[in-house]
Amino acid sequence: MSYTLTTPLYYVNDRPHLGSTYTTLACDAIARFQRLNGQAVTFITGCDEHGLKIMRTAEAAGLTPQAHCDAISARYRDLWQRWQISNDRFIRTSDPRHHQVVEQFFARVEASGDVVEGRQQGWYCVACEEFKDDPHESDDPECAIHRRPLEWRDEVNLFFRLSRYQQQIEALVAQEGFIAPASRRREVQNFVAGGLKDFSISRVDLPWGIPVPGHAGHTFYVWFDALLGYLSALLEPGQPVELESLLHQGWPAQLHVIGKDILRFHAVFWPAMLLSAGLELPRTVFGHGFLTREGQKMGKSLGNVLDPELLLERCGRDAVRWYLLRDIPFGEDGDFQQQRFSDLVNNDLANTIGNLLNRTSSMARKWFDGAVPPAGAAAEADHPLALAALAAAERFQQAMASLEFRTAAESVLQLAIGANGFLNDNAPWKRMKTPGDEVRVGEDLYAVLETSRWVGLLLAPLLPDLSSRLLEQLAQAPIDSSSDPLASPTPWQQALRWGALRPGLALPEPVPVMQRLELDGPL
RNA sequence: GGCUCGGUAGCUCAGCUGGUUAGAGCGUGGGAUUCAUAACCCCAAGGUCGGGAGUUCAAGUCUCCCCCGAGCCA
Repeated sequence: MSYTLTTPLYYVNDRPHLGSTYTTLACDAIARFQRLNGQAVTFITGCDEHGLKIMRTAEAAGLTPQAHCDAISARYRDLWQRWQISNDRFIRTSDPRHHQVVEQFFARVEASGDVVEGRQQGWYCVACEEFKDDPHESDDPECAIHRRPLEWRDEVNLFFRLSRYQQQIEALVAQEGFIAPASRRREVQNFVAGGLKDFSISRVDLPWGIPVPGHAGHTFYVWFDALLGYLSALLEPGQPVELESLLHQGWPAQLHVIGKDILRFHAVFWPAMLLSAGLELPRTVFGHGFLTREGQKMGKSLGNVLDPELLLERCGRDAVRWYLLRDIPFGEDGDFQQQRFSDLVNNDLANTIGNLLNRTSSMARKWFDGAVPPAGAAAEADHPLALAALAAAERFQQAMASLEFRTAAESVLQLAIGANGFLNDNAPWKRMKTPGDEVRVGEDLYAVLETSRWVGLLLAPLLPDLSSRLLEQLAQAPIDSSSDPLASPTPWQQALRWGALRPGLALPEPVPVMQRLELDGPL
């Protein structure tokens, strides 16, 4: 089984921001989840590096475009490493092999008769890298999005005959599950129903781009080239570039995760291009929402941009991942609120989950020779916590499979809350004072330790670090998701068996697995 | 201006095809407890469900209009 998923290829106009970090973290959780369940995952991310905007940004910085792209893409790569993103590929559209892919792809599209010459006149926004086909006459029109002056262009470009795919795209877009979340579908459907128009796929006099074979002076339009990065990324290092072979190594993608603003490119233009080239279509395009900060849009002009590097340094991977995945319904817009961020991290992770293990491990060590107590009746599958754990795991699996991180996170949290309640109800610290109750105390502690193990296991895709630390405190090896993907059940699935925690196992000295977040001053 | 999505307790959100006193978590207040990371557990207050009109025996849940936010297209 093969599961390919992608983040967008981030435009290297500027350093990474929180939005791209959010997308990438979400994809990482999906990738890890799929691997744990035995899928051979190819998790793709990378950078989109061509276009006039990049050229000008580089110029302004006194760099060659290539030098600029090298610098920015290195920052992305480095940042993802520090976040421990488990991407399998990092593709740059300036990669020479990507050029070959684009050429081959274009040849196929051309052979299908889908490339025509056309004259394009109009106002162009460099920031959007798009013609604004607004007919209104104005002396100095500006882009509504970027509020920058538009530039007048009059050029002969190559066009992709999108209009030929009207019916196929209509059918595709109407398909259940192709566009997710479903609430985003109608917008695209209406757009398609309005009639698809051919779009230009080349620019003239734009040296920073991939030359169009057979059309001197033309380079490919950034979007045409960028989307193809998803294909280039699948090439093995050293493998000859041959599109056909990609069909056996990961294409079609199961999932493109993108921000809601670029849904159209992925759900309409991209599939049509693939149809033209005779390649299979991705299964799902998921458009997630945007992040605001304390109710306000983040932006340079407001000076309220949350820097992912700073966030990582000051708060750590687990905290940020938890907050973003646990509190924001994936797909909806979300608001980053610092108070809420630290409240949730401290409550959920430090107090509820971390402290649960800490208090239980302390008791077990104190009263049972520093080891996991005998399981006794707690090993039974109908123990209340066994049932709770199983239910949580089922909910978790289902939620993750449908990209509902919030529900998934909640199911784990509920399990930990239940175990805390169980401890309070049974009060082993009281029972321990009653002679003859030691056996019962051992069973209760075993049940909670075992529940903690499940919590650690379930957390693996969402919070890999915390997961390892939890398991370590239980003398368990961290979950290895890179092992044989074909094993069935996978090590993870095997570990999710009630009673697998071995009594008598020496417990390490308890250390808080999750530090409370004490943020003095705004981030 | 057009299209789409959203506007439910201080905050983040659940509320399926309309039907008893609108739910959860966080935050706040109180209680209990001591195994534990001033942690855990229990209880409580808090909402005329953006506004208005309509359909209906009955609307947060359907229809229309308006206001606010977000995205796309102009």
